[in-house]
Amino acid sequence: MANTRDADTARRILEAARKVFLEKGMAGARMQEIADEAGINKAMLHYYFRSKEQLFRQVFEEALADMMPKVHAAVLQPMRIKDKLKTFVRVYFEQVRAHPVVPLFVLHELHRSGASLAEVFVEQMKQAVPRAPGLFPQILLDELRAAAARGEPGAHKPDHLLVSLMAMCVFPFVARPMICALMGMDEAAFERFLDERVSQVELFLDSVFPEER
Amino acid sequence: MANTRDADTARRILEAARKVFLEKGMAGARMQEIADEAGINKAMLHYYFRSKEQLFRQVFEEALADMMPKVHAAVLQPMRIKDKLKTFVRVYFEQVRAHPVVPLFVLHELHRSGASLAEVFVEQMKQAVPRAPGLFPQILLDELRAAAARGEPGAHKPDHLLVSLMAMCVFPFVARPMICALMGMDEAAFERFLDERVSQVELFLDSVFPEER
DNA sequence: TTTTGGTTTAACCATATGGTTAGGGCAAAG
DNA sequence: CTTTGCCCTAACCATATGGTTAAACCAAAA
Repeated sequence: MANTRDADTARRILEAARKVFLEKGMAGARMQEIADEAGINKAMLHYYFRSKEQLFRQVFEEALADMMPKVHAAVLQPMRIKDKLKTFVRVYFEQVRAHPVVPLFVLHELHRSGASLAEVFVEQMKQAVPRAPGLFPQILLDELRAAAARGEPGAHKPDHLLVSLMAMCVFPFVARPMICALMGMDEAAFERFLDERVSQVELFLDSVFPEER
Repeated sequence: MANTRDADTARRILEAARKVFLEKGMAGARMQEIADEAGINKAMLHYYFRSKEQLFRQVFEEALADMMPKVHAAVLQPMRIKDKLKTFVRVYFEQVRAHPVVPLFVLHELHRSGASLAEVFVEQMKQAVPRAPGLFPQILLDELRAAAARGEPGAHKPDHLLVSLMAMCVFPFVARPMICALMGMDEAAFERFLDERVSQVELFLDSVFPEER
């Protein structure tokens, strides 16, 4: 049976496509390069995935599917909102660190494709954890609003707080070359910077949610 | 003299190129589209700017030159570090808001071009304010380190603090489609979100630099 | 052994794309 | 009025690119 060969080749293609698409984006990627990377003929790409667009979609979806489930699962665990946010930061950051080029890729493609990919994006988020009550931001926002009603995060508005947290986690990866250039970090220094990052973001959360006495 | 026509055409081209490059990136931009946008023949692009690469460079440099000088100037004014950071946030945010697609563009191209554009980037930063003592991050970092010696921003490390501030300012623009999709904002809601943003970031600074009594 | 049907390839195709060129146009200098 | 020199265009070129096709390959079924 050729089923294994079949599946294996498809996987090899996806692996190669992922590598190339993530690095160069849809517009910058070349089908030939993907084929070379996969060690096969260019025609195979079209045999398994009809078009560049379809192959790209698959890569885009898988990139999200690789990162989001753990994050989504993390925010479902029962905790105080402060601890939940810390967990979110830790899990989210580590997920991004494990796939450091995904965010810039996703953001760039989302920007380029106005809305059409956004649907795919949201759909992928929904499937991250099959029967969750909503997207992870909604879950966090709801709990934050409940906390806000108790006056918990001071004057910090829930949506801004959430965006700030995501920003603090993701930005270092999205802006890595800029940060290194601007702040004079080499690769090693940047890795050390990343090592400290989570605890520094948690510090922010500590100041936003001061320990009640 | 045709000098005015000359300069005018060059400007028209740059305007068009900026529009197209910022929207689609180097790889996604088409010379033909730029020519159409400028309402001229494709050959003119090569007459004024030798190649796509050169035209792109020019656009890239100008995009930075439009945004950074005011930011750089802002951090040179004598102030307490806390107020200086607030000023930085205000000016930086407003500059980015005035050119909302520049950051994602710059970050994507910086990522794509590994180091070669990074040099252009740093060079452009240096020229932002002719005889400043250093890049704006260095200035802020130095002052933050001095403040840290006085124990001022608590356990917050200067580099993380600075990255967090930049992240909080820039991320909303870089991640706009994602944020809107994830948090269910339409354009109007997002604009309102942006209106509140600076004050919310300042709140963060207030908690990091508690008012000394 | 032959047949069969999915897998893979080399060659090919149409078009898009960055770039070039020869010449026309036109304002200013002579 | 003619010449000069830059501005501009239409047409063209070579190559890259996404995609297709006909045939070869090859394991498993008959």
